[in-house]
Amino acid sequence: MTSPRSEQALRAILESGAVSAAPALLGCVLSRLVEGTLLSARIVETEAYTQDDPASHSFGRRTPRNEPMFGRAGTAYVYTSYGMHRCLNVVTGGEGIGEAVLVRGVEPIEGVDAMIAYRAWSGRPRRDLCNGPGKICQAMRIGLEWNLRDLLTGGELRLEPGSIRKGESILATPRIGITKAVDLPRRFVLSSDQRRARCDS
DNA sequence: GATAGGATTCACT
DNA sequence: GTGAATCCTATCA
Repeated sequence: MTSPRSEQALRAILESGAVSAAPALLGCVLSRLVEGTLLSARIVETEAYTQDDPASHSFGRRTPRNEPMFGRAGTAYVYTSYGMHRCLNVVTGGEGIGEAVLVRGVEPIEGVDAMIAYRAWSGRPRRDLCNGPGKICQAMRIGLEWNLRDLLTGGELRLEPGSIRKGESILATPRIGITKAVDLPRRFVLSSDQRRARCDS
């Protein structure tokens, strides 16, 4: 598994499909410019959702809600979960194919203080700041207005190429928080000696 | 038009 | 470990 080193390479990997793109996105950087403050974070946890997956929003028919998943690879799909949380997905596969990669966990790089403020968060270990899809959107101020935007062509929210470091490895585990197809190993976490990712099945 | 359920998070015990 | 908060979407009558 090689990590993308350019925007073109990143787009190509996303177009190759969710299952191969999800592990490749580990180590890539999500950057967000909000009110002049740069927030950036390294992706350390993803989940792949494909059209033939009962747990995916795109399973079955194409609806107004899951329409973004059928768009161009690199498009953002933001949806509301449990009425109050927002979750960010990166659309993968070709146009007309309902696939996406859910960004479940990131490691803050820049703008940590701002993220803490946006999360209205205090105390607790720092690793808890962005270790959930809802937390990422809250910390980086990503709302439904980002739905359908292209994440690779710049702007105030973008996905940038990155790589995994020496000593880091990719773990594939079953997904969490879902009720269908729970046994498919489509959750990918970046593991290192320094960071022990939680691998609750 | 009504209703059930969900790719979550957090406070509380 | 358990349960509440909260609202959008799909589905059905």
